[in-house]
Amino acid sequence: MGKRQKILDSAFQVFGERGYQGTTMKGIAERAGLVPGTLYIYFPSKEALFEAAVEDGWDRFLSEFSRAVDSTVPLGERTRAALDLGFRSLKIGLPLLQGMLFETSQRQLLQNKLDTLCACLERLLTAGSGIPVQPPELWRTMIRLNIVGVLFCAALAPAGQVDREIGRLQEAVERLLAGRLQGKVGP
Amino acid sequence: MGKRQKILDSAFQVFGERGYQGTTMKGIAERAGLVPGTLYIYFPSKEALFEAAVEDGWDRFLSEFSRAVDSTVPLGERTRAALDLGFRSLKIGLPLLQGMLFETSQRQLLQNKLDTLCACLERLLTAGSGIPVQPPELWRTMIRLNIVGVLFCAALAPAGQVDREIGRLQEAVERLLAGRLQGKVGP
Amino acid sequence: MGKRQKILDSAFQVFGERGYQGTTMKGIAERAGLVPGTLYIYFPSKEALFEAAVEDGWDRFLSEFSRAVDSTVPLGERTRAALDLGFRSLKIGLPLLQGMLFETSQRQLLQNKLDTLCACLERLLTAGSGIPVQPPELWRTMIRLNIVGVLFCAALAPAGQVDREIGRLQEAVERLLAGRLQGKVGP
Amino acid sequence: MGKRQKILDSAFQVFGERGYQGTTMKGIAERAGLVPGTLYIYFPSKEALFEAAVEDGWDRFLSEFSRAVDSTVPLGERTRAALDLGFRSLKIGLPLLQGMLFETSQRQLLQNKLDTLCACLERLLTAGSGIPVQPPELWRTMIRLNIVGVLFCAALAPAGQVDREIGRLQEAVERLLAGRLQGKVGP
DNA sequence: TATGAATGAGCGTTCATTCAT
DNA sequence: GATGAATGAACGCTCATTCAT
Repeated sequence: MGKRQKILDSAFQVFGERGYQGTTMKGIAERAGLVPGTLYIYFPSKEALFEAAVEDGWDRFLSEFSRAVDSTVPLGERTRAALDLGFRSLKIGLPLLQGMLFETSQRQLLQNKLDTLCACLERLLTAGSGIPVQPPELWRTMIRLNIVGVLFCAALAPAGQVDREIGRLQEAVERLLAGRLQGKVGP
Repeated sequence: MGKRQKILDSAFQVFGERGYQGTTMKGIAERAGLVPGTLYIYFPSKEALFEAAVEDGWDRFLSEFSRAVDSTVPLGERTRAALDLGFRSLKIGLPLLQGMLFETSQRQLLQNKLDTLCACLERLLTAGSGIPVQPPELWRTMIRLNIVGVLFCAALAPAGQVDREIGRLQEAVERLLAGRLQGKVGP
Repeated sequence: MGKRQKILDSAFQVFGERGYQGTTMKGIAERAGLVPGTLYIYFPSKEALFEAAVEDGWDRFLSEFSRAVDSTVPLGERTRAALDLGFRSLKIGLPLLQGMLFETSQRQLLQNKLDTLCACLERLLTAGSGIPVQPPELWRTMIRLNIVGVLFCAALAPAGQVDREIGRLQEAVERLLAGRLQGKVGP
Repeated sequence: MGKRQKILDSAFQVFGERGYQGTTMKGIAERAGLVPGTLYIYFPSKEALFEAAVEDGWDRFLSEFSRAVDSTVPLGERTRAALDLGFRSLKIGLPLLQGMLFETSQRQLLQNKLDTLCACLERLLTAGSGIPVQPPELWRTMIRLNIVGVLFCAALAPAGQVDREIGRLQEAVERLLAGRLQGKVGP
């Protein structure tokens, strides 16, 4: 594996475990089997390394996700595919997500990525049936509430129970959508 | 006001504004009109001060909240009162909440408080009508998802729009409950 | 002695011995019997410490020197007094002068101090006899040439021969002035 | 051009622009279109490269200058030619001169070169008329004072005014010599 | 010969913590 | 109890130097 990617992977993990401020360049370097100075051959600063790690994981997901959302397969299938993709990616990307979610100083970066994800899901959930809750502002808030809820519930889950928690979250979301997509709200 | 409490209040504010790692003992001391050394008379370490500040704010809320939840007034009223209290407290306590939510190293502390809050809400929402979603585990997940979603949506809102965002979140939650509770809550 | 002054003195010496870039905060701290962190209690940065050391020595001299130049005693005596003061101060202040003269990054600071000194000497040498060399611009250049020559000759002298070199420089200058001022100065 | 010479030229420029401590091997290598490692094939260390660059420029000048000084043309002409050469070289060599003059750690090297230059000028100015100021030691000091004054005045001049300042310095020196040499030099 | 990646020592600076007063 | 001065470890980062290729 290229050394640059190895550094990104280490950064991905360590930022996830300790947050941005709690992470030291030494910590990342050690995880990658290097000395701190070497990181600066590939990235000009800690900030840049963090952002590269975030882009690396998050943008890969977002582009894949929006492809799934905007595909031409029937709505039901498309929804299921997008959800599957989302929760599968959540399992994989959880470490960095944690590093990113719990970091005041990087909140803007999170906001941007979150906004993109919300917009994707809005397109998906509004397709076909229009906006099911009025006013649209409230509908957007509901979507965001659930996305944020899912992400942070997963990120907060204790180490050993992450997969089970994500499973439960996925089921909860599917039940909710099952109601919504048949025109109903609630059970 | 006692000096200990004054320190706690400063810590509450400053941790909220800058996060745990971004906060310095000097910063807290200055806000309290003291010098850093003095903080160590009342708290043995930064960590301990943070935890004390969190307990101080969060426990005050939780005890009030559980009183509201476990009171003897009729269910509908009780629900409305609890929600009002919850969202009102959210507005007030947001600063520290932010300092606490976005801090990897303090995740366990957050978990504990969150569990207590979830348990309270479970008691409230299950009262009278039993568990409306099976299995109960899934029901708990749904509650947690919404609580976590509300807290982090509020915490992520840009500075100027916090109140409006909390308002929207409250309305979203009330609509959801209105469906669940057959019109007993919300307008 | 106040610790601030002790730090200034150490800085004065070490900057003189090694130049600005060659000097480390650790080096200054060690000379003062402290650890580097302590320097930051008294000075916010290396740059600030350097400037403070320069001001401390140079400004003290300049104010004393201009007092001598602008006093009301007869011209001959005044000139002799000013020269004596100048060369005496040169002996004392040589270390810092060296640190300051040989430092590209601090050239502006040097320019400013030098300009003030040149202006003083111009006032002195022009008093009474008017400008002896035309055009005045050329006269100024000559003054500056000699000042700069004296300072850097002294600063370049090998450690053990500084005093003798300064003595020779003083005599050279006095002879020069003796010619210019028609025998009123010098032996 | 040989690679060694290319490196020397780059070093000459960069040391001049940024001083010894402010110059990085990377900076020199880039200017020469190389990578830092390559420099170590030709020079064992930064220090050695600096010294080689100084020798290269300074010695070239000194040998040319002593040729002019020791030539067999009449004294007046010889003096004029030497001065012209000196001030012309000053314009060209100023960059490195600055890098060298303002560097505490390289003071010894400067001393050596300066001594050679002083000796040359002594030969020139003493030729024909003998030593005009007694004792000879004082005469030497005067020469040195003026050389050092000229070099550092030029080196200290603000970027845009270097040429004008050198012109003024040359005129000042010529006037001085005109006096000493009874009108044989200068306009 | 030339390279580019890697190193390690050291930089200026910060800050939680200690302690004599 | 309260202070302010002091500390020492650690931070992000730089760079002269080395070395396998």
